Amino acid sequence: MSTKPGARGAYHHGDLKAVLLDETARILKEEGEGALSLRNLAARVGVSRTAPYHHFKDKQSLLSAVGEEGFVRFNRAMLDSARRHKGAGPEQGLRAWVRAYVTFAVENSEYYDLMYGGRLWQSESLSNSLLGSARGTLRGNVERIRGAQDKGLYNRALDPVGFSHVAWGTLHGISRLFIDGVYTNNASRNRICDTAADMLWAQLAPR
Amino acid sequence: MSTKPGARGAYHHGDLKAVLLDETARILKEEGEGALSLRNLAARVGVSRTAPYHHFKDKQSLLSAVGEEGFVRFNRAMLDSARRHKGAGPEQGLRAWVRAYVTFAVENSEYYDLMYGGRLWQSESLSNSLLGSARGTLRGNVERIRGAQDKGLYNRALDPVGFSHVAWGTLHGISRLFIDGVYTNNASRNRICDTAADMLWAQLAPR
DNA sequence: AGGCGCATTTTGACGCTGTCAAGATTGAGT
DNA sequence: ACTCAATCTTGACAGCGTCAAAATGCGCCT
Repeated sequence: MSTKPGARGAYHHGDLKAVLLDETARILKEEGEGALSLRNLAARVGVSRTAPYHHFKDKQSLLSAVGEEGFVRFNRAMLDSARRHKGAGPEQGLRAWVRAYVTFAVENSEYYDLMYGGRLWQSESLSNSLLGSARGTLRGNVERIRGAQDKGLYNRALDPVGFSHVAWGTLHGISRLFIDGVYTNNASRNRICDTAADMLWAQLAPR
Repeated sequence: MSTKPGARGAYHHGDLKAVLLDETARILKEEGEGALSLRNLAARVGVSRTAPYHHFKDKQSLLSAVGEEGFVRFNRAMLDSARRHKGAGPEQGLRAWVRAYVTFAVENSEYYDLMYGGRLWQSESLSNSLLGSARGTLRGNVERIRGAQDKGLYNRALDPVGFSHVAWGTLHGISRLFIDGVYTNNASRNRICDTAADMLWAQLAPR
């Protein structure tokens, strides 16, 4: 079948779908969203202009699929980071999480743009799995906070939902300002992340 | 001259430039960025497709001009809000500021998108006046914080620059999540804003 | 082994887009 | 009244997303 490529990508009939997803991400990263056209993409992959339509309903749903891949990579990156700092205390863990979030967003902006760009979330397309991924991420945060509260690691008086909304806003905002080139000094990224983490910790710290 | 329209917008020769700016904003608000084409715009204004090119070098510079208008309106809205809450103490003032920022962003997203969208900030276009407006806004915040620190209203130990970066990130992030439809419950906007303000105040409060 | 079916890919076409070049129109200043 | 420069229009071109119909060839059944 096509969804299970035989590892060897024999072309003419092969794993076009996966190749399209990869090449799309590459184009977005190298030349930006403006340079992405289905015709260009098809040409780069060595296939005719309408071939992609047999794997994706239209351009938007190709982008949604790339966004979904973004969620997979994002979750993987967050898990990796959590594993790397498992030993650390809650405050250091928070710092690491903030840095990991913003770093992923900035260094994989071709995915991050799609994951939380308005194009996906406003229109109807919003594939259910994508919405599931996103809501899952937020819910996961809330649950993690609640768990830490129960263990006495976090301030028990804090409303986890409200706090999560604001915390996510902070990380998302910092990420976007860097991605969009409003903040241009990448060297200061970690310092800003740490400042943000301190601010969040001031709320989270048990008292 | 053309920059000083004779108030009476006699058409054939008239204040086309201003009309284009207004109509662009209207289209963006009513139908979104995807629906904006120069040809469509020209038709709505009752002029031929290439007429706009005599007032704006290309589509991007039209959008930049709308973005600049956005900065004007944004600054006006912030000043209005500040005036309305002049009597209030610093904590209430902060709350009002947070609400005013996010409210402007969400309710005037057709401008806000352009003001801080990546399209303007990454490419070369970035007209100097626009960059000036934006930097001015940030610098204004920093100065305002410094001033309040000197008067003992804010915590003197806080680094105003680092704090401003994070605070702006928070407001920007919350705004974007609402604008892009990730947060959909508009009724909770003020509650989230207040939570954010509390968190910022925890840093800002003199100790 | 042979042939059929169906998923996949291609070619052709349509209307829309941004933008350039060249000509037409017209208000303002002498 | 006439010119000049600003403004607007018409014509044209390449590129885009997408649909419809024709071609291709892999994998399964017998």
